[in-house]
Order: sequence, then structure tokens, then C-alpha cells
Amino acid sequence: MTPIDLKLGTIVCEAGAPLEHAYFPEGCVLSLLTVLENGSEIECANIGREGAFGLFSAMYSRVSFNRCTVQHVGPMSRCEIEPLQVEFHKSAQMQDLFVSYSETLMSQIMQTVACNSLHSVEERLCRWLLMMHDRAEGEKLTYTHEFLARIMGANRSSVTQAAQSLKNKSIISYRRGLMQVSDRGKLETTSCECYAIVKARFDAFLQTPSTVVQKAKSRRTENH
Amino acid sequence: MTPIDLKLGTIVCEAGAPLEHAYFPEGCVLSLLTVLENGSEIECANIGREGAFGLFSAMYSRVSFNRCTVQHVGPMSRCEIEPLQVEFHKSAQMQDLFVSYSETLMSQIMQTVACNSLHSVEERLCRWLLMMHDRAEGEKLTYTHEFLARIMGANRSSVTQAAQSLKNKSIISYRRGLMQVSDRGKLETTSCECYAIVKARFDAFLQTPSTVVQKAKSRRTENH
DNA sequence: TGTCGTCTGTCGGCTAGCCCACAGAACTCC
DNA sequence: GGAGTTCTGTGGGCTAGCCGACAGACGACA
Repeated sequence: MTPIDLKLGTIVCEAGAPLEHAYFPEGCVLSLLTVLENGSEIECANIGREGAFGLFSAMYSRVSFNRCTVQHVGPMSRCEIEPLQVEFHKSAQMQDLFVSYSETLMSQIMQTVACNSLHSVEERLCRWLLMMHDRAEGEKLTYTHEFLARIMGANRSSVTQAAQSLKNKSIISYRRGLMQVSDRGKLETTSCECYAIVKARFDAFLQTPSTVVQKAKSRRTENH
Repeated sequence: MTPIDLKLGTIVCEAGAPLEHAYFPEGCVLSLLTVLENGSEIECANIGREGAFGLFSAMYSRVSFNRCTVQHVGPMSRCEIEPLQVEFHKSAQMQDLFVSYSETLMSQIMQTVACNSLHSVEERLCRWLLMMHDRAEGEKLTYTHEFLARIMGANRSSVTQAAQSLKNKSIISYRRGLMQVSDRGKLETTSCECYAIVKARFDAFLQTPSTVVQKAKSRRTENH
């Protein structure tokens, strides 16, 4: 594991580019984006200290189908994929962790499919701010409306309107390139359901890995 | 592996319900849906003979986060999850397959995030028809506009308009509850890019499993 | 302190798609 | 062949959000 320090907005891996490492955020937040032919991009999931980027992509195809960027600066390590792969094949615990993380990450992405299709820009902005508020741990969120619009797949002026609406309700405050949550409770009630659902699944994932591994072990011994 | 015969529209597993089996379509098509609080549902991915449902969900949490329904009738088998799990821990080949299938399925879902957010109903209808046309292998597609609207997260009258537009261009024909592709080529050019991208990834996945396993094997022996 | 680049506020026009409703057509079942 | 159900066609009203544009405000930098 080598520490790696990347700036805000850095492209960790471009869509379609080769990938030789897996990245483990330890305080930073990565963003997984789908890039379309016309150049627009849209966020599908983000990855904080609970997860990793490159586990799936790097393992066999050695290519990332999606762009991955740094969305919040913080400590992060990376590791070459070969040794990880060797460990993966040796360790039942890693296999179990891998499967349950796959499941959780996939459920986040599937929730995003529904959210982006069916919820309003204001609701989605709340959800996004909550996710980042959790992961940035009170630090300031240095994002422009332009940036938010890009990753939410929305129009910049729609984002400005949503932000104004939240500011008028005293839920957030912001100025040029900076947003701050002032009323976390109200932010949660104004957000769509998607935040709470995904949060609960990640909490469950984080609480249970050892249990999962235990259960898996005992199940294996029963079966032999 | 036990053959199982389910009718069109059957809910294989409800969102949040316990899951004791993995399902392997051998001609049928399953649909993975996210269900929201207000009852609306939206398709995130579909699974044909190339894949399986329940690999992730059943393996540890024993709960499916998403609804899974039968979207096209055909042969399918299922298998209890315990023996599958035991095999998974024993076989490096299964682990490799699992990882590369995870990656491919996840990329389908991530493409859908972008597609649903940024492409028109008509483009998305084309994409969906192409996917089903591939998997139903020439059989008739017995779907109502109402049904399509639900799973696409669109309005029924919007779907009707899109279908009319395609009919006027002689790309498809349809009547009450039945759709047929008349001009596959034009359907592909009228569709958004998402169909071709996802198709290419699944083709790559299907062509390479043995190669993948070989590479993985040789890499392991090198490392020991 | 002035300059300059970037970000936000706002406007107007516009369109896709939502929502509801109803009529007529098609199919099913008796 | 008739009755009843379900599906499609179509209408109108409406809204969210797109799109482009521009001015003013902010902040960085010299």
C-alpha cells in the first residue's frame, strides 16, 4: 500500500483507460462517472473510506469502463493489483468482503438509476450534499454550481435555483464556490428517500464484515 | 440445478425479501428493478443467458435489495445458494468468473444511470427493444405501452408517442400488447449509444472467460 | 488598488415529458 | 355474437428543466 496524494478534480482513471492499481480512500472521496459520447458525464456512485476503486475493473479486464475522479481531497492509498489478486484467491475472508461490497456498491448505483430518473433536482441536490457531508466530515464543500450540474446531469441554472430554494429555507448557505450545510435535519427531510436507503445499506455493510466472515466460516465447516 | 418455470411478469424476488437461490436464465430474461416508496419501479438491468440473478444478493445478506421479475418467458434453472457458495470458495475459476461478471453487470447499470438521465424516451425505447430483440431471439415481444412506461420510468403517453414515431419511420410495427422489430438496422441507428456500448462489453465478457481463467492461472503460478 | 477571470443571479423562450381524461378499437371470454 | 375488459390514440393543460445569454458580484493576483 503506497500513500498517494491527488488534487481535487484529478482524474484517477479515465473511462476506457488501463488500470494497474486499486485505490483505497482513507478520508478522500472518489467519484465514479459514466461519460457519454457528447462529453457529458454523470455520477453513478461515490466511494469513501468504506470502499475502494478498481477492485472489479483492474482485476481482470485491466481497463476501467468509467471515469474516476477525486471529489474530496484527503488521505488515500493505492496498491498494485497483482498481489491483491493473489490474496483474493487465497483468502476466503477477502472473497466474502468482496462479494458483500459488490452488492452494496451495486445497490447504490441502482438507487441512483431510480433517483436520477424520478426525483427533482432539488431533492437530488439534498441527497448529494448529505452524502458529501457524511464523508467530508464537517469540512467545507468547495463546489461550484457548474460542477454540481455536470455530475448531476442537470442544467447549471436548475442547480442554482435548487440551491437558492434551499438557502431560502435556511437549510444551506453558500457563496462563490463553497457550500455549507446549516440545518442537517431539514436537509434530510427535504432530500428524497434515496439518501437514507443507501446510507442504511452501507452502515449494515460496515457493521457486519466480521460477522459475515464468521457466518461464512461456520457455514463452510458445517458443509464439510 | 433445478429447472423452474415461471410466467411472464412473475416476481422472482421482491425488493427486501429473503433470497435462498441463484437463478440462471437459459433463454428467459429477468429484469432487475429498483422500487421507490411511492410504488414506482424502474429497470436497472436485465439478465439473460449470459448471467445470473442472486449471486451477490443471496451470497451473504440473503436479501435482495431489488425486485426481480420475469420479462421474457423461457427455460431457467435455479440452485440453492449454499453449495454455490462452497464452490465459490473452492474454485479460482468461479471467483474469476464472478469478478468479471460483476464488472460487466455493474457497467450495464452505470450506463443506465446516464441513459435514463440524458437520453430521450424514443432513444431509450430503441435501446430497450434492441436488448430484448437480442435476447428473445426473434420471438414476439408481448409488452404493452403501459408496461414499458413503468419500467422505463416514463409516462404511458410518452411511450405511445415514441412508439408511433418509430412506426412512422417503419422501424417497428405493433398492435395491442405486441411489438415487432421490422428494421433492425434503423433501430440501431435511432437508438442512443448505450445499446452498442453495453452489448460490446457483454460480448467481450462472453468471449473471454476461458482466457481470463488461463491468464489468472498463469499469473498465479508466476507469483509462487 | 486595479485588473481580470470566474461564478452566480436572472431572464425569456422553449420543449420534452408529465398528468388526467376520454373515446374508440381490439381482444377475450362466455 | 354480445358483453366486458384492456389497450391505444389523442387531446389539452401544465410544469420542470433545458438552453443561451448577459450583467453584476466576487475573489485572486499582481
